[in-house]
Amino acid sequence: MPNSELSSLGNTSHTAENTQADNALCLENQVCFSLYSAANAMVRAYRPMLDKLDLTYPQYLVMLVLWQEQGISVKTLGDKLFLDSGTLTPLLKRLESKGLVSRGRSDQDERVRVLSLTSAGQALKLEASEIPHLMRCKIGAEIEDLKALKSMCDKALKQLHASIE
Amino acid sequence: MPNSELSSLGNTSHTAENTQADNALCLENQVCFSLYSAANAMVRAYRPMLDKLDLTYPQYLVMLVLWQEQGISVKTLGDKLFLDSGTLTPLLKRLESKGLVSRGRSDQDERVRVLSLTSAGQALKLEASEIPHLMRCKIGAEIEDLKALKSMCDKALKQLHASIE
DNA sequence: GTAATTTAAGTTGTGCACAATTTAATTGTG
DNA sequence: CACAATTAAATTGTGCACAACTTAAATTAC
Repeated sequence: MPNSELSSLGNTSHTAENTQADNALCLENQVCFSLYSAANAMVRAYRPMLDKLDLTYPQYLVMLVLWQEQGISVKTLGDKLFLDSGTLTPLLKRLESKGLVSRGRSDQDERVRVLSLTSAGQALKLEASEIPHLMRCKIGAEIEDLKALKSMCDKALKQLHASIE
Repeated sequence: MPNSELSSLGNTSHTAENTQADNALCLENQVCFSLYSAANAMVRAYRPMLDKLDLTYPQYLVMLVLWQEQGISVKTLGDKLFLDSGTLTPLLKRLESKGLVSRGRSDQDERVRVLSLTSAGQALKLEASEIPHLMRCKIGAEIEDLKALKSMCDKALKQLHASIE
């Protein structure tokens, strides 16, 4: 029998009929389901820490970018976070109404928003500084494992983006 | 300098002040962001295939479970998918209104829903059978890499669940 | 220089995820 | 038996993600 294994990771031996498709359609063999569940669990794990800052996880990601670099556009932010204006516009409005972010306009190009932090937004960085450490304790993995996980996620993401073309 | 590296994966050398926290709060070093982005991209990649079956990715997951085992409760389904009734009840109603799933009641316990497939729901399995193969092509990774990715996601998920206790 | 095209951001609508709460049925305890 | 506690599912409300579309400004082509 040629190894025409599908996207499942189960073994190819089978005793009943149609087991190949059964294997492929089996929840236990779904890489994507593991990815999806781990991502959900990760967001859940962040929640109690982020609640103290009154941030959601996607809002925290936006703050991470802005703590690093201000004056960027919604487009640039979206390119960094792989999110579109449909997601970011309302999110940024929420951050603005919390007094963390200001949404200016570019002088050169009236279409683009220029995103920057208020002093409160800037100050929040200090309160957030312990989160990465706390989170790493929650995941409780070796740094090498985390590096490997990150690099495989990045690789998968790159491939999936390429497959759209 | 002791290596008190935070959950970032960046190197520990720094030239400016406060670089340790900067490193930890840097988007490029966030394992969780990679996980989150990869999971989003994965769901996006499934969409064109699942559109043909008129299913969303979470609906597809429910169908995967029911193709494997019917007569289970919402609770059991939720335990398998790591989702709660707040997510599953409306999702199952949608699957019911599409004529794929029936939501009966247990005779022994009037509280529990007994989930089963209609003939249309059962038949959809055949149409879905090519999806795992197509998806693996999209991710385009070696099977060993996928196995590693899956096992690390499962490990992270387990840890994150444990850290709630 | 004006019309066609492109681009940035915003809007609308759908479907998750999940916290918090509610409802109703079952189980446990005195 | 009664009544407290537990459990299963549903409900409500918030905030993503994203597709599809709209609006308006900038760019390009002629």
